[in-house]
Amino acid sequence: MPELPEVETLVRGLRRPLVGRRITVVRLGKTDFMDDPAALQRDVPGCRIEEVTRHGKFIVMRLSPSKASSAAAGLLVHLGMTGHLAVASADEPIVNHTHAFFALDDGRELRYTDSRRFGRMGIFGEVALQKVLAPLGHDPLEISRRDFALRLARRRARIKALLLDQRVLRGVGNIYADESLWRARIHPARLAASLTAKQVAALHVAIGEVLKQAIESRGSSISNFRDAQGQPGEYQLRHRAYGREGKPCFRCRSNIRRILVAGRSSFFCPRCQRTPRAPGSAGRSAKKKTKH
DNA sequence: CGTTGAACCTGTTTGC
DNA sequence: TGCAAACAGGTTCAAC
Repeated sequence: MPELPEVETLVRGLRRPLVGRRITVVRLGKTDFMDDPAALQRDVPGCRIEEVTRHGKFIVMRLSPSKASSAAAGLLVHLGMTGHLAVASADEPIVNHTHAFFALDDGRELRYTDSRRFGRMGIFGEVALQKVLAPLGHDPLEISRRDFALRLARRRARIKALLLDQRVLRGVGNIYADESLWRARIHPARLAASLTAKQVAALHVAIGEVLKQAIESRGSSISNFRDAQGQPGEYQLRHRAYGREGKPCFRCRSNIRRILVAGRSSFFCPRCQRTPRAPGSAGRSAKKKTKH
């Protein structure tokens, strides 16, 4: 569920109940997806939550040190595929697969739920925090057209693979990659270096618009994404490509198709998003580079 | 550099 | 109806 718009929606909803609160007790369930569960239990109690922000698909909770010696700087949470955070009264029933409880000084508690445990959670000092976040690429909502073009220039990977690569752009996942490519009328398997300047510009605009609209709709709820208040998002109602295999394209009525690109289901319109040259065919047609 | 497939773990949907 | 296979919004790693 969680790509940039879903994480942003969750973060916005968590700020009010969390910022300024002090964490009093940490209780953990299964910990095999956590970086250092012992440190979490040891260093987090006593800290106050100063800030809740999003960095790509990561949620960063800045903590004030509980003691002078504490190196705790930030609680990092990645939702993986099925992670979720919610603030609940301590007496609310505990939903299945809840693996972390952070009791707050107002009697409520922050709970982390994740059935598949593909998520990630850990308490990090400043240096360790940067080590995790620094490799990530630009925020897709802030990158300039020029920088975007530079990130794609001369890359021979498929455009979809690059959009999903968090070192290139941070926050785009499978849904929004497909939606953006549909908008820009670019086939997911096109090699990035083969895109025209016009196409790169169109894709840059498409990504920004799709993500902004998705945030306005409070994300996509395909099966189970919920915001901090437990409400589903509505952007799934506006999907134009993702999940629409066999259904008519909103522009040309051709049937949306599904193929595998970069190992992921990729939905596109075979008419609006033209198939690239078969791998190896065109570039090699002028073969015989015997002469130079 | 790039691609592919598998792995991590559980739940849900699809197909026979 | 029942059971097995396929599939799922993410990331990482080995092998080629």
